[in-house]
Amino acid sequence: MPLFAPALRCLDVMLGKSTPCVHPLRVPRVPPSRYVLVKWIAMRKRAGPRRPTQVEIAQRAGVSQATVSLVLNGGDGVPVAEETRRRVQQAIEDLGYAANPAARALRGMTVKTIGLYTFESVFPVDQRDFYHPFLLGVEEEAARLGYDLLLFTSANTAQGGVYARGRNALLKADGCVLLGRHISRDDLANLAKEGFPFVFIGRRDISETELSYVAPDYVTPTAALVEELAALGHRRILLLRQTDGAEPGDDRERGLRQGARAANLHPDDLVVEFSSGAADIGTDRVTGWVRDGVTAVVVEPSEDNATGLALAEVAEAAGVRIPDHLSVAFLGSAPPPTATRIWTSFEIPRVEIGRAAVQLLVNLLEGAEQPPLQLVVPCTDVRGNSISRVVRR
Amino acid sequence: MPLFAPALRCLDVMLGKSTPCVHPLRVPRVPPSRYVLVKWIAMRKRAGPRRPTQVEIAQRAGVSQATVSLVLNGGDGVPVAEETRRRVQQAIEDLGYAANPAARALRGMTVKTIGLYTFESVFPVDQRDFYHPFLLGVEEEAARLGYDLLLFTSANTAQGGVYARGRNALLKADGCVLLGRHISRDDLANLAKEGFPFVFIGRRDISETELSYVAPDYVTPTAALVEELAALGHRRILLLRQTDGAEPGDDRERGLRQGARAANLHPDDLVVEFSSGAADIGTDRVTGWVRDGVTAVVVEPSEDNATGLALAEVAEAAGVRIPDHLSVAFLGSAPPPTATRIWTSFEIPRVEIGRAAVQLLVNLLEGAEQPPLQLVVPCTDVRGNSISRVVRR
DNA sequence: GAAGCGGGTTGATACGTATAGATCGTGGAT
DNA sequence: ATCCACGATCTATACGTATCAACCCGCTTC
Repeated sequence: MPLFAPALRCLDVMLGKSTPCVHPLRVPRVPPSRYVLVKWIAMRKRAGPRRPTQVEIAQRAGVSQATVSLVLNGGDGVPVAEETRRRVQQAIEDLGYAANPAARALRGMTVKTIGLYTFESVFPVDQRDFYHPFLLGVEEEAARLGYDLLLFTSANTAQGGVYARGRNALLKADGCVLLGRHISRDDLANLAKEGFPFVFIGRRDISETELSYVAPDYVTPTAALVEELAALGHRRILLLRQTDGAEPGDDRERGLRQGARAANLHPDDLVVEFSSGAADIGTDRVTGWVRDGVTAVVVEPSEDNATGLALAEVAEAAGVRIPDHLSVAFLGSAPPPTATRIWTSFEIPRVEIGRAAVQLLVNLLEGAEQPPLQLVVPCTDVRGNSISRVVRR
Repeated sequence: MPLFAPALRCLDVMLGKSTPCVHPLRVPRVPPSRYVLVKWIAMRKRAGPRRPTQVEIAQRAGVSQATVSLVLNGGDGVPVAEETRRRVQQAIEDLGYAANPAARALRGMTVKTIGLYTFESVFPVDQRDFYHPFLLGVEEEAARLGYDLLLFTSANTAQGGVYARGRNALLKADGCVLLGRHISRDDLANLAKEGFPFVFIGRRDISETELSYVAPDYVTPTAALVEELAALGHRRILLLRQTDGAEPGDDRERGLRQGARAANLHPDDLVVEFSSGAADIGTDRVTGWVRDGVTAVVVEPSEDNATGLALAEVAEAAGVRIPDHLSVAFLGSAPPPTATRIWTSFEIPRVEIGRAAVQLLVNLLEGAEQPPLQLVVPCTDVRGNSISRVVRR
C-alpha cells in the first residue's frame, strides 16, 4: 500500500486537496489524464491485496494504460519515446508487474502453453518405459521453444475423454499434442472440425478432415525385414496383427506386401492373422502355422509385447525352436534383450517423435495459415538372433 | 453456419423483414430481448470460425446471457425454471459449447490447474528415479481432485527462475507446487509476499513469512538411528552434512543431538563435518576420523549419493572395513542395495509427499481463509548390514 | 387494496489486456 | 499560409464470463 503514496498524492493534487509538490523520487512528470485516473480510482476501491495491473503502472509512470501495453508488446514499428519507455519500465520494476495471462488469452493472444493429452494414463510405473521417451521429447522441445507443458490428467480418469466435464478440456492450452493407442476417433474428428490446433502422435486417417500427425515409418523397415527374410529363404511369412485394426497395423501390412513384391514372393504365401493379447496365442494355433509351412512370423507389437512373448513361449514349449524352426521379428519395439536372445526388430525414435510433434504444433500456432502437416520419421533397424536362414527339408 | 438459421430468422422477425413463423424444431418460444440481440449481432459480424459463446447459446435458447451463465454455474439456491434449464442445455448440446477458460479466469474463477515448478529439470533420465515418485504422487492426486497439471518447463532453461520472462511464470496456474533442492530463497519469499498460493516440497524457513510446505520428518528417524548406534556401543558419532546448509541438514543435526541426549551420549562426542561432493572425501580425512575415535558415520544424502558412496569406497581402499571398523548409515535414501550390501537408512515416502502437497494446495485454493499449513510425514526405516556392534579394542 | 414476498429473469458492469482509431503537436513540402 | 506526414500518445472498445442490483409477476397477508 505504501507504494501508492506518490500516485495518491498526485490524485489529491488533481482534486485540489493538496499543493503540487514534486516528490524527489519517482513522481510522474506528466499528471495522469482523467481517463486513466478514473480507472485507477475504481481499481483502488477494490478490497484485498491484488497483483498490480497495467493501470497502476500507467498511473505511476504518468501515461495511459495503452502506452504501457505498447511498451510491453511493442517493438514492431510502433514508436515509443525513449523517456516514456524508461519511466514505464521503471514502474514495472518497482511494482513487480506481471501480465495477467487470462486477460491476454481473452484477447486471443497465445499463452505459450501446449497441452499434452494422453488417452491412457501417463505416469503409471508399468508403462513408464513406453511413454517416458515421448514425454522426454515433448518436454525438451517445449522448453526449448519457450512453452510450458500442460498435462491433462483430470480428463482421463473422469470418463468422457477429451470432451469430459462440459467439453472444455483442452481449451486451456494454445494447442495440444495427443498421444495414445486407444484414441477415440470421434474425439479426433471433432477437434479437427472445431479448428482446435493439435498434433497427433501416431498415424490416423480421419475421413473428411486432414489432421496433423507425426508417426514412425512402419512401411519401409517392414518391407526391408520381409526382403531380408526372403533372402534367407523364407517363402511363407505370417504377419500377426493387433485386432484394433488401426492405421499402424495397416502400414505394417502394406510394408509386408511391398517387401514381398520386391522379393518376388507370391502374394498367396503371405498370411495375416490377428490377436488381441497373450490369451489368443495357443499351442494349436502356433503349431498349425508351422504345419502350414510358415517359417517366419513378423509381429506387430503392443505396449507390453505380451502377444509376441506369448508366441515365443508357446513355440518353445511345443518344441518349435526360434529361430531354427521359426524366425520371429518384431515390427517395432521388441522386448528387452536377454542373455541368449536379442530380438530382431526396429526401434521407434520416440524422443525425436515427441520433439517433432511439438515443432509441428508450434508451427501450427505461430506460423502462417498452413494446411495440416504430416511427418513420418524413419526407424532404426535392430538385428538380433531371432531370425535365421530357413532349412529346407 | 446452418445452425444459425433459426436465430437468423428470429432476427429478421424482429426487424420486421419476415413474418413470425414458428420453426417446428427448436425456435425460441420467447423472442430474444433487444439486449442479447445487439450483442449477438456484433458477434456474428466477426470473421472466421469461432467457438460458440454464451451469447449464442442465449440467442438460440431465447434467454439472456446471464441466464445461460446461471444454468451453467448455478445450483446453490439460484432458482432457474426447469423449462429454461432444459432449453439452455439443449442449445449447449447443439452448438457444442465450452466455457472459455480465459474469460472465467479473468473473472477470478479458478481454472482447475495446478502448476508444478521444479528448480531443476524434471524429466532427464539420470535424475528420473529421484523425481519420478514425487511426480507420480502429484499427478495422481491432482487427477483425483480434478485438476490438470501445468509443468513449468520453460522457466527453468531460460535463466531467471520463477521470475523469468517478465515474472509472469506461475500465474497461469491457480496455485503451484514447488520442488527442488537448489531453490532460490528470494523467489520463495517473493511468492509468499505476493500472496501467490503455493506449497513447497521440503522444509524451508523464510523469515517474516510463514509458508506452506510438506516435508519428511528427518528428526525422528535420525534420532532413532543414533539411539540404535549408541545401543550398539558407539560413542563417537559423526554427521556428514551437505554444505548447502539448508533446513533438511539442520533437521538431521537436531535429530542427531536429540538421539544422543536420549542415549546419554556426551555432546562433545558428536562430530559434524561438511561435504559438497565426492571430491571432498579423501583418504586422509576418513582415516583421520577413524583415528579420532569415530566408529559410526551418518550421512546426509544427495540426489546421486555421491558423497556417501565415495566415503565407502575410500574407507574400503584404506582398509577401514564397513561395518566392522566403521558403521555407516544414510539419513534418507541410500544407494540401491547390492549383492553384499544393504545400507541402513530410511526411505522418504516420495509419492505420499507429492500427494500431500497437492492436497495442501487444493485446501489453500478452495478452503476458507487459512494460515499456511505445514505437514511433516514420517519415513520408514530400512535396516541393512552397514552398521554393527562396535568392537572394543 | 396496499404492501410484502419470493421465484425467475434481465440489464449492466467489471475483470485486465491489446489494439484500432482519434488527437495533437511539429516540422517539412507545396 | 496550407496541407500533409508522422511521431507519440490517448480514448475507447472488444474479448467472454460471472454476478449484483433491479425488475416483473403472481401470490399471500394485513
